[in-house]
Amino acid sequence: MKEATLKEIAEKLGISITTVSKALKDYPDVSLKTKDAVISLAKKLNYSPNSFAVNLRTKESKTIGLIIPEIVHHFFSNVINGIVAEAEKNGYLVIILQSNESLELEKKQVALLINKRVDGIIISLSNESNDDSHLKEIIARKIPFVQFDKIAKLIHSSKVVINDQLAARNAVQHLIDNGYRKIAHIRGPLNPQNAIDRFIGYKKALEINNIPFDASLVYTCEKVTFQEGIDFAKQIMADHPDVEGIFAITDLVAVGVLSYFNDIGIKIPEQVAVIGFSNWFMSRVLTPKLSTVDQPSHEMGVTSFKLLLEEMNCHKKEIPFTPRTIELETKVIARESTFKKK
Amino acid sequence: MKEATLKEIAEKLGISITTVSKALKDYPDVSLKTKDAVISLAKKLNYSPNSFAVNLRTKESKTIGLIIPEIVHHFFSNVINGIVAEAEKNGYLVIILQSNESLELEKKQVALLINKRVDGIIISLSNESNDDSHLKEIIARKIPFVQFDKIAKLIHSSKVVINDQLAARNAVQHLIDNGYRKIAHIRGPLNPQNAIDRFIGYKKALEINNIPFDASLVYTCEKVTFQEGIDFAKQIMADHPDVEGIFAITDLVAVGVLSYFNDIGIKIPEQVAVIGFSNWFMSRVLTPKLSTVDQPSHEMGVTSFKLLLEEMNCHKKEIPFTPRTIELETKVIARESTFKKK
DNA sequence: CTGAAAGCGCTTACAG
DNA sequence: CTGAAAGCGCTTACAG
Repeated sequence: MKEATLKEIAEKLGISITTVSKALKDYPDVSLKTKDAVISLAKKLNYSPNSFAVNLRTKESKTIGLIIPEIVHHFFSNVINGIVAEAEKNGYLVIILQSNESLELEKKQVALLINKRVDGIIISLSNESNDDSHLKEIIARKIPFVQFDKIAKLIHSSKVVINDQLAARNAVQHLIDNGYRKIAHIRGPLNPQNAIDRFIGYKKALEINNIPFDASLVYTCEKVTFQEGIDFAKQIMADHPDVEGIFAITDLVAVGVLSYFNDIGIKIPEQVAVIGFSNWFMSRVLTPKLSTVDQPSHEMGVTSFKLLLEEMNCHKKEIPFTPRTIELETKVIARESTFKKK
Repeated sequence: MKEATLKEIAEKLGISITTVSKALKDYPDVSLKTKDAVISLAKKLNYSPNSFAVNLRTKESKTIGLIIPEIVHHFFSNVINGIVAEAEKNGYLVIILQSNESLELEKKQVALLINKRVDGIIISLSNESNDDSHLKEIIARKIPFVQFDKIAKLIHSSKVVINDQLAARNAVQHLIDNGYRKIAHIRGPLNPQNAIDRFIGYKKALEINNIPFDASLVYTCEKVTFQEGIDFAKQIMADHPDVEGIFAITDLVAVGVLSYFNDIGIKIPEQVAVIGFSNWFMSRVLTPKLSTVDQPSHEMGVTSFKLLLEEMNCHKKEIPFTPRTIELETKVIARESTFKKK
């Protein structure tokens, strides 16, 4: 089956391509009779406009690009879900790429999307990202651009984030409020802003409660994996047998801790309390149920797309757009792993 | 910054557009001197070919479409990962759409991708899908097409699947081998082929072991959720207090069962053994650790893309392509939730 | 109400 | 080795 074109319809009907095009787009200056004829023939031929030609003419593809560190990740798959859903509602499609936490790959993906001429780009940075040049390129090309979660602070784009400092402070405060004072922190890598902010939040909570900060209680993930949770749990118990609580950068790591403690028979929270971050689905079905910080991942996706859409609309109409930063709410979810100390 | 074009480069260099195009594509019939001049100016102007124009000329977009029931799903996010990774390796981008388990939405998404003129389509059907017309449309338009996991048997396309009957039979056999004989099955909805096949596998295992089939031990999920796992666990214990094992259609449901049993103090596997399906990450960190069937989700994605690529290449060269079905291996993962009965 | 024409930016068969 | 020309399929400003 060859694809029908405007030309074909025009020839069959003995009218011009212009009129066919107008009829299909319901322009007011086409007679009803012509419109009917065109529309019914188009339906019969199963006509659908060639999007390649439309893209070229209109200079937009109704497609956006999304770059995230990893798809298989409860947080990110929820964000994707929010973005895809909101995009669809507005007639946009989403191309998804992963950076695999590699700066080099992230740069390549950005270049790909620029070449593809997507209408806009949404990104959450890789853990390695400590260089802005590829992001500056997006800005320089005036491509609508939103960063979420793991952002480059200094790049002037719209951003959707949570208050990581405050959220982490609240998590640690929750441990303290429940009677745990000697608290270790398994932090994220050194680059990402959110790992830095959560670490600062941890320190602030200690400070507010007059607990001296002890650098030897801080452990730094390289890859932020389940296995690192296991390894650091072991390490922490070796270094600080009297530790009372652990605050992990994210649930996956906390689950590693919990899994190790369960396996070797360390009671949670009786011997050590554990709190994670992100409220992965998993955390509520573990034994013990894991306390964590709820992060509105789906909403983060929806909001990111909405901001991008605003900017894309301005871009199309050549109206200036001022990037905005939106901060979403988090809250501590108290579960068994941090029950009050007796 | 306005985007550079071939025309611009040609004018600046005082040569023709044709020559510029050829130089950039490294045609052999362009002088080295010209090539150098073109390439260096292109670099200077930050030239990247307008993909909209290229698409229109070459009639391909190096983009494929993927439709799945749900993104936030350990199995599907792993498949996505496999597809995106393999696509990238071959210079293809992936547009992802969800059907949200709705046939109507699935049809809409197929129409979207056809309009978009993607080079190929990969799909896993929604639970509601009991109508083929949209899939036939893909075939009729000769768009390269691969189905995976939840497939329409009668549609003549390439397919990537597991042997659901055998895998389910093995799961139930594992329960029986470990001493559990009164086994309930929480099955999937009535439409999906894989739910049907797993149910058949369950029955076959019983038959082989001379255990009479009892329809009242079969419970049918509508949505295949965590909550249904909880609800059916409760129901099963009410209907059959002497049940010895439960085989759930997928880990998410099995986790619901496990969560309910943990909460009300039913011991697994001492009182009831539980086995799931899919080997979600979660299953290995629960208490007790959940036995399940490993399904090679990432590989399923990679294989699906490879098959699609083969078909796209034939399509481009107008060579006929014969759809193939590839069956991937599964294996039972024995963990605590099905330890040998004492 | 209808249509001729230009143009989006590229690729490629063909001529010289 | 270089380039004029056609054409991919559409949209739209303009003329009548």
